Amino acid sequence: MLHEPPVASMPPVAETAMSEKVVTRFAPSPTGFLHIGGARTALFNWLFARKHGGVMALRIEDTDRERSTQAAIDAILDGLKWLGLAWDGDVVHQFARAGRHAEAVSDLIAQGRAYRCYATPAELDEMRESARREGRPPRYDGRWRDRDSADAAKAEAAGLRPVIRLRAPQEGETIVEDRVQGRVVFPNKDLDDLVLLRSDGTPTYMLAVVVDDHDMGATHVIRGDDHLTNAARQTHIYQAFGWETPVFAHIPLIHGPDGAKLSKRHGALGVDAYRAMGYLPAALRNYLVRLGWSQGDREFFSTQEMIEAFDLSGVGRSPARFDFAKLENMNGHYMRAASEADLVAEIEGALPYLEKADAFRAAWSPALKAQLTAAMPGLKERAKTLNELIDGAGFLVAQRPLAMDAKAGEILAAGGKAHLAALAPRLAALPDWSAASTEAAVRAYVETSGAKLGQVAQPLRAALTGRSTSPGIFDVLAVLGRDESLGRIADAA
RNA sequence: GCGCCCAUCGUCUAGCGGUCCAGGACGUCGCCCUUUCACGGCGAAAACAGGGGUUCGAGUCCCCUUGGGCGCGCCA
Repeated sequence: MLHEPPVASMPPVAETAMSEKVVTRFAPSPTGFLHIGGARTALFNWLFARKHGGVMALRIEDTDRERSTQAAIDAILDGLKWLGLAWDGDVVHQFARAGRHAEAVSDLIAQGRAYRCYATPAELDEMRESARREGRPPRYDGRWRDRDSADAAKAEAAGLRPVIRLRAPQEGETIVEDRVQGRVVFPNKDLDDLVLLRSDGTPTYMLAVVVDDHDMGATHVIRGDDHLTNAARQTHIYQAFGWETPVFAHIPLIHGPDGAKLSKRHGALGVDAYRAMGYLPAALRNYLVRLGWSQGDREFFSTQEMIEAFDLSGVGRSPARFDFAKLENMNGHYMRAASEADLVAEIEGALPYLEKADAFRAAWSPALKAQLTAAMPGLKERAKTLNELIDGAGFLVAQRPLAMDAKAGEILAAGGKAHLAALAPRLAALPDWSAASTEAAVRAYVETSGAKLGQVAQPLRAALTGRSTSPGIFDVLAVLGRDESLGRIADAA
């Protein structure tokens, strides 16, 4: 997929005609997990590519050897897969292309569009320091921009290894035509001669991004708006190479609930955390797409509808805050709309990751799955996440004698036991055991005893589930079966 | 400090000069349904940051202020 153009004569870029195939790319740096902002960026790229019949490439920006880890790469890949955002083609590892990056730069040097700079880190610090002191923007002052070779030789002799800097335009302005931000103008005097190659010869991010996006044929660069200024700098690099820039679309960042930058304390968890919390990928996608993008009042989109509806013009320019309450609500909608079988399958798939699912992991079996499926209609109405679902289904795997929570204990203590004792023989005498037959028996008892239904149903619930809340009690009776139900009632009575 | 971006209910947003005394969703509150809790139904409170313009008319266009955010690395 990556072609390696000859270094000497850079081939002219294919014209980005309207008919050209759309190529988007998601380019995370593997210095951490895939956080929620990155996930949304990936989603937008994926949706855009799918909508236009194009492809989304995945590139790992691992040119920072110090901070890149394989664990992070695995987490990113895993996160994308879980979210259902499949990339096209092979994963591109940026560092593997360092040779190509360096070659491209030597071409720029030959053309006088880049130059060697021997300024030391200490000099650079001093430069920034004095600039700050004098109230000037902290920028490279271009001191090696036009030095003669004698100075360079002297520096070489002193053992200094140069970085390669871009000879950027110093006057005029650079315009980024952004599909989300509109036309953004940057005065060139505010953009300095950025480093292309480090003194050890490795490429910087700025250079690598441009060369890779070009070589990969990226037609659309959709990324967080923290890169907006970078787009101007990268435009300079594109110009130096004589390449056409891709279409830029800088989407606003996602903020935490307090409006501040998303931090780990807020919602900047890895997507694996959302899986552990029991969210459905489809629900997370739906929530994420509505964060910063909208199409009128519409809230719910199936994946296919999302692909059809998505467009860059619907992306807003103001940052959005992450709101767990809404995500939860949306997840609840997805769960209630899902079939019983699908939900059991979702649980099964998420079982290794779900919090507090130990009892289910241990007891998982075809029989339990059958029980879960049977109980699911009543369960899914009451849960907003898979974890809540598991929690609500806890009575299925609870061992006799059941532990009673505080409220359940109170219900039993406040006269509940007497009702259970009176009810037990009536239930035991039932010829067949079903929700309907147990309900009839309970209602008959209520009739004769003069109690309210709730006065009997609640103790039953406590005895059968150990809690004060559960799905409809007759469904619980049916799912648990005669022996287990009678046993639990006897335990509690 | 300099540059850039942003600003409608608590939150996500609709609104692309008049049909907006601003609509939807989440959340909140109330009522109904009801064996619990949910779900569901009905209803309520809740916003155009402030100030100048432009215009017959501004949430919608322009400017300023204020408040957020991002960037200014031999990080990405």
